[in-house]
Amino acid sequence: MVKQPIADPTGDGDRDDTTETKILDAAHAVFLRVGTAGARMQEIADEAGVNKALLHYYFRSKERLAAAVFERVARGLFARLGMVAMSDIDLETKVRRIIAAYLDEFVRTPYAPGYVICEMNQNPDRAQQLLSMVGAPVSDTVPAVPFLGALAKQIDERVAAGQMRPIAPRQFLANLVSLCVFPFAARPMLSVVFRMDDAGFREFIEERKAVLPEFFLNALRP
Amino acid sequence: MVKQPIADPTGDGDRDDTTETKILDAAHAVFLRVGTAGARMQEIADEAGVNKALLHYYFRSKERLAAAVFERVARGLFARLGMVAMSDIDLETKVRRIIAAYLDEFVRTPYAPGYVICEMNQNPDRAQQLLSMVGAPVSDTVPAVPFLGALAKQIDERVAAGQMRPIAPRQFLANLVSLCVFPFAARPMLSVVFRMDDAGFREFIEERKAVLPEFFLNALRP
DNA sequence: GTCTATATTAGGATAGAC
DNA sequence: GTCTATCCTAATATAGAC
Repeated sequence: MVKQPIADPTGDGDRDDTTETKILDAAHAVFLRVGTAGARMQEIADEAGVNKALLHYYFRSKERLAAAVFERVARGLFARLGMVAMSDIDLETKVRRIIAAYLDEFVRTPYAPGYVICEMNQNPDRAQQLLSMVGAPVSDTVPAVPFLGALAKQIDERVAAGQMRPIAPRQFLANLVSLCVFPFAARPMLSVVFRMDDAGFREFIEERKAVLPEFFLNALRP
Repeated sequence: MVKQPIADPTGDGDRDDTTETKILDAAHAVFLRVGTAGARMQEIADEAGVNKALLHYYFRSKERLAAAVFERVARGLFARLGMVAMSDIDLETKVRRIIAAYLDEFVRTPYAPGYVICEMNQNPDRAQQLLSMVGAPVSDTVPAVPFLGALAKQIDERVAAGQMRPIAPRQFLANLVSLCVFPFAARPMLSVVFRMDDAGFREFIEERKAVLPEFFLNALRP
């Protein structure tokens, strides 16, 4: 396993070098590399350049530290999707922007998709945590996840106007996200099957930036 | 975490109740539930109904046991895909069959996709292991993974005949697999976002069986 | 706030009886 | 082959000096 420290995991340029931040950044890097269960507190302390006892001083336990990292990563994952999906632009442009945003983001943070999938599959508490993040449902008609409603409306409009084949909004979104996220989550597998090294994978993703928008939009032509 | 013992993990109906098989089945169930790093040998022994020392008698170490389970799961994942992809039928039928086969398979073994993704992301040895399973490349022109070549030939033919939009074979396959596998790997996440319980997810997948073939084939219409 | 030193348990692995 | 008992390291967590 090649070490790959993350200088700015959130990618938002917050560079306050408090000890707490250093620890959280280090935990971020380590948890994403080897998974929560596989990570060692000592390894995180080393990566942060601080003493192991400090991790407990700031976060009390490994579990709390893990929760903090998960929160940050999950928020990052949904933030862009939400912003684009809620913006006031036509559906086709949204699709193009979501694809571009995700592919670009994961080139910078390649471990994030796999990490979130692993974490959510292996730790039941994470589902609850994610639920509290995306918010409880407002009512029976207003879905909890706000951008789902915005998307559904636009899809229904285009379908009604005969500009798009009918598709359930959740299938629409599932397809879009699958196509963007899966190759990153399954990168080690794809690298074996397609014989790609790091450069080869980057090339594969570049290729994909052109392929995906046409593929997806074409799929819904009437 | 709800326990969900797997009666016949491989789904091939091999029911020889040797102790070794019982242990492997138990390890299979536990590793897929909580991940390799998160699993405890004691937990596996309990699930198998045998003494912890027996695990070491048959498999020497946790790592070897983990490798055995990974081998079995990965083989199962590629077996169906390979069989269908190499069969002597037209491309459109292949696509339909691959989708149907995967969705049906994962309804029976819901943890498999997430497990393989986690395992391959968190343990570098697995890439090597998978590589030795799918085989080394035969030559520069013959790809290692045999069904890739078969698919590529059919794609090129259809593209040349003007029956399909041009697409790189690896992008074709990546799209197909992404659409089938991702929703299972990301099931806990989708369940939160789309507010689905177990029954709801089954319904979502049923819906998907109809959506995916049309979506995919339509995407490649000229 | 940050360190050193230590407590305490967990968990993989083995020895040896049967 | 299967069990009981035990070893021993690794790993989380805390106490207490500075």
